[in-house]
Parts: sequence; C-alpha cells; structure tokens
Amino acid sequence: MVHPKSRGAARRAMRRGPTIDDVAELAGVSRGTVSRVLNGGHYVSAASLEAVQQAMEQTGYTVNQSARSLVTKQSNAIGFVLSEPQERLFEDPNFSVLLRSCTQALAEQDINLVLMLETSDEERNRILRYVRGEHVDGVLLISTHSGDPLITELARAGVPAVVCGRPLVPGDVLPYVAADDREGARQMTRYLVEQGHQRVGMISAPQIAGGQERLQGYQDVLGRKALKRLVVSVDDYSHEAGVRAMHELLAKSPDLDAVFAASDLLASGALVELRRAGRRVPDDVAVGGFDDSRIARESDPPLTTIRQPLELVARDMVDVLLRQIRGEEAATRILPTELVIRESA
Amino acid sequence: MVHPKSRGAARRAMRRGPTIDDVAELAGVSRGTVSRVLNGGHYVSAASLEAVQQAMEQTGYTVNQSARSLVTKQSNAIGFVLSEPQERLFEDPNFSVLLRSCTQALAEQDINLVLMLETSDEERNRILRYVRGEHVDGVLLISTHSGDPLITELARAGVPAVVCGRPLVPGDVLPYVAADDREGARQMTRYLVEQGHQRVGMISAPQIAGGQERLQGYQDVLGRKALKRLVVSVDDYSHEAGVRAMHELLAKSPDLDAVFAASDLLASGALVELRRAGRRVPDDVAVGGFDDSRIARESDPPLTTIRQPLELVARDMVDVLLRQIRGEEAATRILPTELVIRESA
DNA sequence: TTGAAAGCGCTAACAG
DNA sequence: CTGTTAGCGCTTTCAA
Repeated sequence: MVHPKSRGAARRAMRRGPTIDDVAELAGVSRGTVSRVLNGGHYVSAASLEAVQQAMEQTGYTVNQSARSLVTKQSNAIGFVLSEPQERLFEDPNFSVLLRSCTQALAEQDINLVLMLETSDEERNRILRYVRGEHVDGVLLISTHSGDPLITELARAGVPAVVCGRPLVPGDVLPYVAADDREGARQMTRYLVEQGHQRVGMISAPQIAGGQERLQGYQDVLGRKALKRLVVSVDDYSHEAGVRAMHELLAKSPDLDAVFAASDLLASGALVELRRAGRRVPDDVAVGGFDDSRIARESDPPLTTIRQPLELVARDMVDVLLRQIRGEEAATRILPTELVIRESA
Repeated sequence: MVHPKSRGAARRAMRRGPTIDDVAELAGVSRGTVSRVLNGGHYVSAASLEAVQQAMEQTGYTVNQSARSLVTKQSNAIGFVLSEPQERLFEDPNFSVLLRSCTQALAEQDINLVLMLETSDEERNRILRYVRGEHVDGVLLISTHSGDPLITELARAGVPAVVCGRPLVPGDVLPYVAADDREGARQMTRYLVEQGHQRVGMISAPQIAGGQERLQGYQDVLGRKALKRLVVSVDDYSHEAGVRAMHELLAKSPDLDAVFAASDLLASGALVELRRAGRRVPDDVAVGGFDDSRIARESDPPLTTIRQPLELVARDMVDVLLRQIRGEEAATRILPTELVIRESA
C-alpha cells in the first residue's frame, strides 16, 4: 500500500502527456514543423501537415500552455474582475447574465476566463499584481460604484481593459460598453406619461453605474426642477432599498400614481411596499422597472421594464477587449434599449 | 504615427517586467536563493532574506507563473465547472453564492479560479481537453442534472475533483460536499405538521441534485404510500415550474393547507399561483421553501425555509479539493441544515 | 519548406 | 546556507 502523501504526486507524474517532440518523432519531422502546424500550418507541406495531424491524433497531444506562454508572453486567458465592496453585486441577476455571456463568448475563441473579486484593498492589490504580471492578456471590469481606484490603476498600468457601463470616474480613461441608460429611462418615463399618469415618481440610485443617466432620462421628460418631491435616491440597486424608498415616496407624495424604479430589483421592493400600503398595481400605482432581469418576469405582477441587451453588451465587451489586445482600435459602444410591457404598468 | 496593428505588441514588449535574475543581482545573491525565498524562505539566512525581499519590493517583481508551471507542473489554478444544459442554473441565486464563496476561499490561498461552462457536448470536450492538459490542478464541479457524463469522465481521467451535492450517477466516483437535504426536508415537514397543518403537499424535483433526498425527507415524516395525491414533480428548480406545479397541486388537492417546495424559487412560484387562486399565505395555505436564498427574503410574504450553509459548502469543497491535490485523504462531507422561520409558514 | 539551436523564467537537484 | 547547472515544452530566428 502506497503512502497516501505520495499518491497524488505519483499519479501526476504518470499522467504527463505527450510533448511536441513525441509528435515530431512519430510524424518523422522536426519539432519546428510541428510547431508550425500548431500555429496555423503555414509554410508546411501537405505531406508533413497530414503526418503531424495524424501523429497528434494518435498521441492525444495537447499543447502545454505554460510553455507556450513563457515564450509568447500571451496567456490565452482574460480576467473578469468584479468590484463589489458591499458583496451586493453578485446577487444582481444582471451580473449572472453578463458573466455567463462573457464566458461563452470567450470559450468560442478558446480563451479562458479567470474570475477575480475586488472585495477589499488587499484583494485589489492582489489583482493588480496578477494582472501586471501578465497572467491575463486583458481585463473585463464590472465596476458599479463611483470612484473605483481599480479603473484608473488599470488604465495607468496600460493593461488592455474594458468596463461594463460608463465608468464613474472623471475622464474616459478606459473604453466601455453600456446600454443607453438615458434613452431607456426616457422611454419608460414617456410610456408612463402616455398611459395617462399624472404624478410619476422615481426611485433613483445616482451613485451606481447608469444611475445618473437613468435619472437624467426621467428628468429629460418631466423637467428638472419641479420634481424634487417625486424623486427618492438610494444607495444601491437592491430589493431592500426599493422597499424603503417606496415607503418614503408614499409619505412624500401620497397622490402619486406611477413610479419608475431605476432597476428591477428596486421595483420588486417597491411592489412589496405598495401592496403593504394597500395600493393595487397597476390600478392605483403603475410601476416601471429597468433591466428586464429575471425578477421582472417573476415578480407579482410581472414588471413592465426596459430591456438592456446584456448578452450583446457581453459580446461587445469581449470584442472590444480582444481588439485592444491585438492593438486595434477599441472604441466605447452604446447599445439601444427596448421597452418591455408586462402587467405592472 | 505608428501603425495601429503594432501598438499592442510594442506596449507589451515594453511592459516586460523584472525577472528573478534582476532581483538576484540587485540583492547580491544567486538566482537559487531568490527562488528559495519565493518558495517559503527555508534554508535562507536572515540577511539574504531581507536583501531579497527588499530587492523584490524595489523592482516590483512578480513571479512568472508560466515559467513556474512549466517546471512544477502545477498551474496554481482550479477550474470551476458549471454544467447547465438548460442555461437555467446560472440564474439560480444559490449558484452565485457558491461561485463567490469558492472564488474567495481560493483567493485566500492565492489560487485562481477559471470558470468553464458545460453548455454542450462540444464544450464538454473542450473542458476535458483543457483539464487533462493540466491547465488546472483540479476541478470544482457543479452538476445538477442526472447522468452528467462529465462526472464519470473526470473520475476516469484521474483529475482531482469534488462535486457540489450528491452526484446523480451510480457509485461514489467522486467525493462531494452537500447539505443534509434529507434531514432538512424532515425539519420542514415536521415543522409544518407541528403548526397544525393536516394536508401538507410537496412540489418536488427528483431529477435535480438534492431533489431525491428532499422528497425522501418529506416521506420520512408523512409516510411513503398515502401521499400520491399531495406530491407534484417538476423538472427543475425554477420559478415557472413552481407556478405550474402549484396550479396542478391545487387541482388535485383543493383542500391542502400547506405546501413544501423543494427550493425557494419553486416556492416563490407557488406563492404567485396561490395569490392568483385567492388563497392567503400563510392563513389559508402555508408555504415552506428550501435553500434560504435571496428570494426567500424578498418574496412576499418572506419565506419560511431551510437554510443550506452554502458558504460552508463552498469552503469545504475547496478544502476537500486542495487536500486531494496534495494527495491527502479527501472524503465526502455532509453539512447540517437549519430551519428559518419567516412569514410564509 | 524544413531542421537546428537559442532561449523564455523558473525550480530543483547537487556540490560545496 | 548558497551558487551552479540542467532542464521544463514551446516558439522563433537563422541557415540550409
């Protein structure tokens, strides 16, 4: 019986796979030729190519990415960095969609995604060290709160990066991909008004990515000044904040007949509070959300909301990042939103 | 003006950081000594250690993981594989918690998490190739549906791996970490009975991880035979399935006064359907969920549910996997659940 | 079109 | 305790 301590090491040693040399030998060519077929097959005769491919098949060869990276300085991986000081973002249903879509888009190009959480200053430094150490070729950054130092640090380090949503730091230091938050907010506000609602309130979260724009869109339609009493601001896009904000709004403007919440999560909280207050939705108070996330479908009643094309945002982020890595032009992109009418308004 | 194509390459070349030799030179020691401090600092004099650390600081040195991996055969990364043929799992709030907690637990050990989605047979093969190619040292597997081929393939390949939840394949081919689903279901069922409910129905999902056990727990308390009319089975843990199942259950057993749903998502669907049917919760029908996920707090009314210690599950998965990688004993672990009483029952 | 050879940056013996 | 050295598996000149 083998000592347990040694089992892993033993198996690991056994498991060492075929190298480029094994393939070369079997194919009867040099190591250089095998490398050439690995990298596009240019300047290789048909015969050699055939022989090498067969040999690779036979041996079950896989490139050793470490060896390759050591010389090419490319890791074939990108970092997906999530900045979530309040541990909140991870619960956002939008985030899941984004992460899944990015992973998929990258997998199609055979690129791997390594997930990193910026939960503290310490972690941020770990991430920066890691990224600067060329462990990843670039970074997809999901940053929601204003003034995230990571954005400027990444930019300063010259690391290829793209942000989701307009970065909440001064200057356009990094390219970003975002939905057209402002126009989306206009769409919703206009719709609410067109439905005949006289007093349309808003639950806004100006410090969260997109929050400014959503508030501006609302103001674009309803005017900037006269609405103080109809707007309540919260700190994040959470359900709980929605509950509290709705409570406050009802207190300030008991006569309101519609409310636009800056996210579906917020809207779902508003729904709960409205029911508790004995107001029917949409008959007494209409409710509009933003995001068209899963909860929009699952809340009761289902939410009328603004759809953000998140799958597209993800694909575009990946596209912009890869271009940037290749040294091509990488411009910010703004994607159109769409009104989705359900039962809440 | 530089041609755009070359910009990336140029910057990349510039960015090449300090190597172990630079540090060695600056510290006035050999490359071997630097390597030693990098790997635990054993057999190094206090003076050398000090000098090296200072030199590392000064140069801003970071190890080149590729070079290291090339010789150690360890990638310092683990794969987090999510098998989700129906794209459903990613929307499960439990999954987010699991992913976040695993990422954090690994980050604490300075290990990176690479995320992989098994969305198709093709993707599964890509994952297997990748894993066999030693790109990761081990795999954390989240597999919910029965008969996932990845489980057996991973086991056959001899890759260190641990599954979340009891794997739905015959034989214990891989160690796993799970909450005590069966006992949790008993806790809930008992509670419902103790509250005086006479006809306790169940919405079960026997094909999903933990689903069998949750049904068994219910049957442990209420008896196996007599309850056919009170149990409805669904295909997954989704909200929509909950709506449909509740509808069906109400049709089959209009007199039921409580229902235990095998997940919070399912329970939230049941809540919607009950309201539509004009039944008050908990007065007419009490509802119990399972998971204590975010929705349990956010649904209306908040759900009485069974808490799964997911953060703990995640930490234990990481622990079991790392042990396995080190060649130590790696045993399956079952974690206790807890009844959380809110307003729905 | 191909082979030979020189590293990439690091770890792990091995002598000292 | 420390320096020296031999690779790890691959890409990439450079000649041929």
